[in-house]
Amino acid sequence: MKTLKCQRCTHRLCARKVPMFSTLPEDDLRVIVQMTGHRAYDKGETLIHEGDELSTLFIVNTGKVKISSYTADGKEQILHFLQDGDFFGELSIFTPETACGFTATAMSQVNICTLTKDQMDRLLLQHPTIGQKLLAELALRLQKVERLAQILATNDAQQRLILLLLELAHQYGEEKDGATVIQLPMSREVMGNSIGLTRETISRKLNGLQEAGLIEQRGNKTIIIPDKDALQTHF
Amino acid sequence: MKTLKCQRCTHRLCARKVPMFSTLPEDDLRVIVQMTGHRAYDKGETLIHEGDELSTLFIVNTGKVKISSYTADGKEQILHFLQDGDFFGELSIFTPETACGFTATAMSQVNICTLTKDQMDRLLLQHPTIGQKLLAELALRLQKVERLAQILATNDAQQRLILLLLELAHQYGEEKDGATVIQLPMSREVMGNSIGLTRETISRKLNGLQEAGLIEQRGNKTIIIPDKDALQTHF
DNA sequence: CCAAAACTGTGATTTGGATCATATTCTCTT
DNA sequence: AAGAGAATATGATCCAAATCACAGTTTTGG
Repeated sequence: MKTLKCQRCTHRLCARKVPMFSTLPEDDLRVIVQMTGHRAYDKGETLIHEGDELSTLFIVNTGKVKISSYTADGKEQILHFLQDGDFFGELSIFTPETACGFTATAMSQVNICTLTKDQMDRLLLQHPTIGQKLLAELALRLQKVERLAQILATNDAQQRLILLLLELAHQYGEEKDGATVIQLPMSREVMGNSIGLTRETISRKLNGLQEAGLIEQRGNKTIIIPDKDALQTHF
Repeated sequence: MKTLKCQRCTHRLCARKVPMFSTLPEDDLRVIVQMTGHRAYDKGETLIHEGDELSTLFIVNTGKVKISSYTADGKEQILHFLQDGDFFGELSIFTPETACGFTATAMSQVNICTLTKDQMDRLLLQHPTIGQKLLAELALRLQKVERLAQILATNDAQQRLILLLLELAHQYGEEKDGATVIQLPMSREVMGNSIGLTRETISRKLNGLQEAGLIEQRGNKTIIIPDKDALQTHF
């Protein structure tokens, strides 16, 4: 890890990109920006290891970060993909110190702002509305992981894949003439790791869905869903 | 659902049992108690159905509540067990109204306190420390579900079961002469539904662990773990 | 206290996805 | 544009857990 100054942000703008800070007045932003620390990582670097002690909130300023954990048999389970404005490490600053339960990896050049527990406590008392935003965000993320748990509990590969496709459509999809075009930001293997399947199974099942006319694969990185409802109901 | 007055609580004590309110002074508690609504449910009743609209926080005053969702193939996936002082429905009051993503079922006689979004917002602005407690609780729950997702991603029944046993030991276990005695509050089937296995597999794998000397079953509702570490490392 | 209902154990069979082994296609570099 | 390395497709085989069937056991309520 290099401990550089946050490069892209001039220390005037970076906090504004973070949703939970975005609606605060200029003055508050300045206070926060002065509190935060800044770090930069290269693609592939590990920001934090499962098991490490942690008492800092990491806020992604630029770049992509992968949050994952490793199952007992060594397989990677991807929990989240985070981008500009997302954050992680919240457990460590809201509760007494605990070991970190996940690994965070930079998927690209990443700039990070950091906030310690003390700083955050001060912030919350001074600005209760920040707390509300944080609560909303955590509640949303909880819902997302609960949905993931539901997907993983489904012991049917095709259904898991359909649910993943619908989620990807929601996140990365673009509507074009009624169809949804997904530009995949990940490989088959990463898709598999997101829903507990192997890359081979992803391949096969995608072909199955294509033969059934429910999706169309254009090259390796584009998937077209002609009719989301058809896909959804096709369980 | 019967809409009774909360029976066990005299409207002086009930809010004190809720961790996020527990440290507030008497006066504040009285304010909160006047805000909250109260409901009672019988064992087996459904408090809320997956898909229903919801805009209320439910706080469990007495009794046990099961939070689960149903996979596309109709299997139940248990997400949480909640008891006195726990809460659910937080998404609905921290974010714009969304459909409820889970089903809540009373596992016993249950008394519930309710709080609407407006009431909660007022509360948060008046008592920022409540926000901190809520954040801690949500962060903790998020961590728990992330661990569940990790368990479900492990495609090995025995490992899943071991992780469940360790969790149950942590939650319900009692230490006795170095061993951990777990009084199971659930059936084999419910155990299965918690970790995506069938009751038959739970039976067989428990017997397997017993033969390996890692656990001892005493009747159907007691499991003894002589050596937690041995169990933990026995992957 | 007894019968009914719910829960649990266990064998036989089936099966879906993992795994292994190549072949093929894509993508990036220079 | 060509060649190397990465990513993907696909067939063959294997295996762990689901499913099915039924017997035995425990719990519950009247």
